[in-house]
Amino acid sequence: MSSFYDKIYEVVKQIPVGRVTSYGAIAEYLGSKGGARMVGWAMNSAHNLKEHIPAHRVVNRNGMLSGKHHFPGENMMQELLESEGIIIINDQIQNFDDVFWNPVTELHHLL
DNA sequence: AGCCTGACCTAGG
DNA sequence: TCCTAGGCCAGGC
Repeated sequence: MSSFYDKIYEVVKQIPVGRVTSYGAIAEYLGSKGGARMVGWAMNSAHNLKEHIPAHRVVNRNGMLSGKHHFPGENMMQELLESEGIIIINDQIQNFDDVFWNPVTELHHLL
């Protein structure tokens, strides 16, 4: 019920298909640079919601699928991303710079 | 109320 | 370049 989480979900839902962003970028956009860990925590609670949150489009700053282990199955997160055209090798997004979506520059006038 | 933890990030050695 | 430590904030026990 915390507005912080709601904002996180709002941002995550804005991520276009085939694009990804990072925990830190979302936290920075929300004004809590050190709150990157909270973004991951929010994702942990996200599956509890009825609403579909594309948590698979959120990775760490290095473009690595650090949260894949929290998805059902082995490569669920990777398969979801690959189905959107993202290239992943060894849990690492290859064209990360191309698909990276920065909420700070894309949503600067929203929320 | 206090302590531990976590899907992170940055800085210093 | 790899490894360690600290900060950050909310939730669970």
